[in-house]
Amino acid sequence: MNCNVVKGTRDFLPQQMNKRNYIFNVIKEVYKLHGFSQIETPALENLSTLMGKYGEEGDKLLYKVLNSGNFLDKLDFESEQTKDYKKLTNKISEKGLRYDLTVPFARFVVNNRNEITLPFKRYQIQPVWRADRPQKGRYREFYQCDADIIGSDSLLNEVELCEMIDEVFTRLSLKVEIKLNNRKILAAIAELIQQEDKIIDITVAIDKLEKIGYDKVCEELIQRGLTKDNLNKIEPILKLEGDTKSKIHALKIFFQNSTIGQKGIEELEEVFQTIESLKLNSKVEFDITLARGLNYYTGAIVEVKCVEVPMGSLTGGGRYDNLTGIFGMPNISGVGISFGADRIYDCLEELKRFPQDISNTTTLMFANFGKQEEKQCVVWAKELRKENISAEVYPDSVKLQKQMKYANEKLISYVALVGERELEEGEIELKNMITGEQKKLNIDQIKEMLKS
RNA sequence: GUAUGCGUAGCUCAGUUGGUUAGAGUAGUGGUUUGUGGUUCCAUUGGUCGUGGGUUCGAGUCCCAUCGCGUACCCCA
Repeated sequence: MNCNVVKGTRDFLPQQMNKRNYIFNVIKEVYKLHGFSQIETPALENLSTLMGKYGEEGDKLLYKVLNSGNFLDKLDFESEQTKDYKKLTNKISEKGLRYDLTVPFARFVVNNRNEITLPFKRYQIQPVWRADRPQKGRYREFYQCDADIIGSDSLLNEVELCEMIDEVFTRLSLKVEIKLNNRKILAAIAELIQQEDKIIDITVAIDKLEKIGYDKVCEELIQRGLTKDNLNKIEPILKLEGDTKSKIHALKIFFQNSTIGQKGIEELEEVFQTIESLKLNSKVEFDITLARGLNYYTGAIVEVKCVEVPMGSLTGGGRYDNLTGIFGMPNISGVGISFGADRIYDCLEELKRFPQDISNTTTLMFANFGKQEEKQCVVWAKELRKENISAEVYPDSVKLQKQMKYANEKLISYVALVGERELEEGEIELKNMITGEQKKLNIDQIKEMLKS
């Protein structure tokens, strides 16, 4: 019997759950502080909702769920449709596991348009699934923690999201760098060389600028169908140096004849100006090479890198102008971010930066000395719980050594020893498991002591 | 989809140019201690060496296949 978990998925032990919940709670607190409300959506969505939103590569990575019942019934095995696996897939699978939380959210907004008021600020913390090859910081099932504002064009939203990113990583004591760009600037680049249809190829290639260098990026761009002439035209953009202000200034001149380029730069400039007044802890900078693969972004794009650990991006996001349009609700713009909780976990773990006091366990355990004693312990345990003190009674009357070991492993703070003697006196021998001290107390004294 | 590394006890791993009955630490169990853990000492359970085939007098070790896992690409949180 094979009892492994599926590749790229994990079991979470109690101690790991404590750490994970610590991350989720920090994120939740910040979201709530900014007035976002929580929603959830189903793990399963119709494939028609998911397909075509993430690019060609994304479609491949969707987990598809086989139709129930005898899905062969309606198939015509002579037709071409059953010989091409992609076409066959469409015939036998109509549902899939969600790939992210943004697309289901857009569907949610359209579906529940009468229940919500725009602008709508929601947060959502749920797992998503991708049929990827797992590796460091990459899983097939992982949690995204999304916050989105839909139904507002204001760039204040972009600013607020950056502020939230900064707040979350400050609270987690992780040093990060926030990188901003704008899809409109990338579109202007494509426009400049009249290769508008190659915008994805261009962005994907220049995304690697830092990683593989200018020459290799050029090689890749040529492979993707650009000409030498094209490359000469965009070279000055890719080789832009200096701080954010000077880069923006240079681009302003460069794109003076491009409407979309001007728009992108204006947006970027406004966001940066407002962010500056907030005095964030994290470095926020303009990065022209930041592309982000997801197809639906149209305006600002943002990505967060940990400066202390080599790891893929910890957070990503951007503005999408027409995601709800696909579901029949046009002209509504949204902007959002998503924290990758699992990658943040890996970073904190590698840096040993989880706080010490996040274990969440029983406060007091009654050791079990036998039938007579356990009856009294059960009653006392209930009294403690009434005071909101977590308590448990060890279920078996086994060697005390084993019981103590259990309490120790579980990091239980107090063990109550109630044997024949204590039962007669109506008192409890209370052992502090950290200091090792022992005291005789009655139940009311214990309540008082542990209440705070 | 491409490349590459690794599968030996529940877990972490040793195992020599192929050589007798495959080891250690840790966890588990029992005792030392019939009322005291983290931290004593002793004993003890546990493995078809991922699976199948081949080479050989002989394979955990070499070869082939297959399955599983990891890492780096592509792409992405």
